[in-house]
Amino acid sequence: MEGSAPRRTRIQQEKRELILEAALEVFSANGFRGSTIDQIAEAAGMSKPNLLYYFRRKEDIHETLMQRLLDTWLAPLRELDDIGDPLTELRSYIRRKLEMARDFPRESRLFANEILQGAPRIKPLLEGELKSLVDEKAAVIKSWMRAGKIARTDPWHLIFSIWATTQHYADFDVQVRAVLGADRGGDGRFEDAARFLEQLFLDGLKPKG
Amino acid sequence: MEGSAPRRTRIQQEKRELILEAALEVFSANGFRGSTIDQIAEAAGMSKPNLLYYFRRKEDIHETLMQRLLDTWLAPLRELDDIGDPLTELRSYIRRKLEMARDFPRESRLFANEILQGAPRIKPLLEGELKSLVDEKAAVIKSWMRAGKIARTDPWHLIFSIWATTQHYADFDVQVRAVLGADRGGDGRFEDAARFLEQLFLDGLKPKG
DNA sequence: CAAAATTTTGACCGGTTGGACAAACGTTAG
DNA sequence: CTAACGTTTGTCCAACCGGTCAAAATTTTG
Repeated sequence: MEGSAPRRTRIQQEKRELILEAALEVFSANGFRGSTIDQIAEAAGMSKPNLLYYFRRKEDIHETLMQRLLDTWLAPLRELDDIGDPLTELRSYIRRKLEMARDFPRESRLFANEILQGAPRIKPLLEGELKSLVDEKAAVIKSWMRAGKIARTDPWHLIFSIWATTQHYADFDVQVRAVLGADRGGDGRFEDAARFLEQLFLDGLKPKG
Repeated sequence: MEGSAPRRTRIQQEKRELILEAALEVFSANGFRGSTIDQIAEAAGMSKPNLLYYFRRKEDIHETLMQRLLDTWLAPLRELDDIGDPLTELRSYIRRKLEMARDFPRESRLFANEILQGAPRIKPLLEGELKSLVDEKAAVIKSWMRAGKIARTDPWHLIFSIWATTQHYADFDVQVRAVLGADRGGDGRFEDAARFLEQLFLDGLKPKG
């Protein structure tokens, strides 16, 4: 059983939010070990001891961030539903994930950083909550395949490929922009990506017979 | 003009290789700032000052690693050639990239780490050498499209999607294995991935009419 | 072998970092 | 007003980290 959430004053609520926002900025740019409490404190506009009054350890900030983000991050997958046309459902899942890469790149990078380093802090979550969710949705996708609504493939790897292609635009943003160059690397790149991914996932690369 | 490579004794050659191998292990697991010279020295079986005799600064090790790896890493793309059937060429490019994710996951993670943090050390390379190579190959792919050999899409985003889906199996390996579970997360996962990716890139998800 | 050159090591240093602590400051309720 | 409580800060510390240095050990060369 979890301990109940500690009572917090108004100031505590606000300052904790301020710190978490600053920490997201710093952690996502430098990784956990690459970030210092001083950097976070400065980004939050307060002194280091003051920050440590709200979060007693650096790890506590990271952990709190992580827990909150996981929910937001998996929301699009949770919404993937059995009602409605399968291809439409998948298309809008891809679109939503791409929008998240565009609108929440820091969150994406924070997770990428954590996973890259072996997910030392959230491995249990991956093996538990995440696996269950993916298994559940894989079952839904499988039923679509059995019904002949989409082509038969591996649902798990399908989900991986959606994650990979969409999050790429947040995690590898520097590379994407460098390769596209000044003219094509502007704001329009997400629309180009959306068009491309839709075509890829629906039709593949074979020329239309 | 570059300075010519310094003369090196046999011991220097060997020890430098030993250090680079150890550094690859440590850097890819912890990132640049998350790794210490002591860790690398221990992994290489020598003392810190001894290591610093061969590489005078931590950054020098990282830089040397990076330069060497970039060539290996881009080799499959360089091989993408105009001769031969376009769909076959693309299929074997995807297969080669996936093999690299399987056989050189540390190299993949080292790059991912660097890019994630904004590529502070290799941005010029991305904007120069990498962009040129991708532009060149994009032109090849475009000619295939004009010839009606593959469907018309954005060649740049096509390349991104191949990078993203294949490297995912190295960079997000922990997550992949956690989600697949003990039974399906074994060695066979790369063959499953290969099968899935081939189908995705060739045919997409629409059920066969 | 012996001198010269190379390699290895222990000790050390200055700067940084996560975190502790007590004192000072501000706020709120009686 | 004032006592209690919540907030903020300056100061300090021990551990860590990148890197230096001189001396010792080893290898190479004549």
